[in-house]
Amino acid sequence: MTELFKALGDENRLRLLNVLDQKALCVCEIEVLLGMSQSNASRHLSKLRAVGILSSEKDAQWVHYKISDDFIESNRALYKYLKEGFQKGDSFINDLQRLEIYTKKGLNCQYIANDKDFVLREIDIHLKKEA
Amino acid sequence: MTELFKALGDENRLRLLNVLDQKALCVCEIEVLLGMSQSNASRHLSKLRAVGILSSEKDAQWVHYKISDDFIESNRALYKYLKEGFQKGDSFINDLQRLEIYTKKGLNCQYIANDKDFVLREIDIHLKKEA
DNA sequence: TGAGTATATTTGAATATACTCATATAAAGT
DNA sequence: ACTTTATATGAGTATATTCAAATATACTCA
Repeated sequence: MTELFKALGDENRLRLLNVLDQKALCVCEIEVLLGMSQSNASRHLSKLRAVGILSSEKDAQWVHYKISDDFIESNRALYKYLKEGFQKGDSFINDLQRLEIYTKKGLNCQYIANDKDFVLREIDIHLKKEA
Repeated sequence: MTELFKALGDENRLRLLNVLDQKALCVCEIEVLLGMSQSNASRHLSKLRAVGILSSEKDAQWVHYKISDDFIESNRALYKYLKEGFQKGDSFINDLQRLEIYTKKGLNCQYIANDKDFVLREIDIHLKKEA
């Protein structure tokens, strides 16, 4: 239990879980959505996987991370608590907004590979319109 | 949420919560029950209080700590998860056993003040009989 | 008030954590 | 085979956390 809580006691890792709770994502997508460096994102994902909160699947050169079914099943109350908490924090809501735009515009890993900055701009343009 | 998880990400603090979930205790009792140094117990209790998990009440020179009603109310799912977890870890079960002996033998702060080693011996004697 | 006691805080050393930069690995496309 | 790309990892640094020992504070009782 201690290790689980330790893994959850980090703002960035909670942000990761928040978006991964919506859908599985690969490292490059998280980089773009949460504005984290590649190595930082990778490390946090590793840590969450190491304690069993995430599982990952390799798809060609990409690695998709998602919340582990096993984790959800074995930690129902905690998972529920997390979901409740995600609805409250501003940064969580913000991140989900970015994810929603990313998804609705049909963006994906391929776009990020071709032109990461383009994807970032696409998201930001949409956000400014709403503001 | 991050701060809560950080506070929970420590074996000693979870042990504190486990016993405090049974009944409010003062620092000297925790010292004896969990075998922690006074300063260490005090610091962990402070931290848990700082994030709102514990509340404390001063009774003469003693300070009694307990799990905050407000915390339980505002974090039902998390609290449930904690209670479930406490039933699994060996060290948690052990600590509760010591608390039970302490309580059943009618020991209290006064006994600890008079002769801390006596209280420690009383608990250990009982544990050895059971083994 | 002064002595004694319960709890809190400070300090310093040891360890752990998060981050960045640079590089390694592994798979894909040419 | 060579290059590019996605992810992982090692090294180094800055910061945070833990603990024990010493000291400070707050209370009680004589």
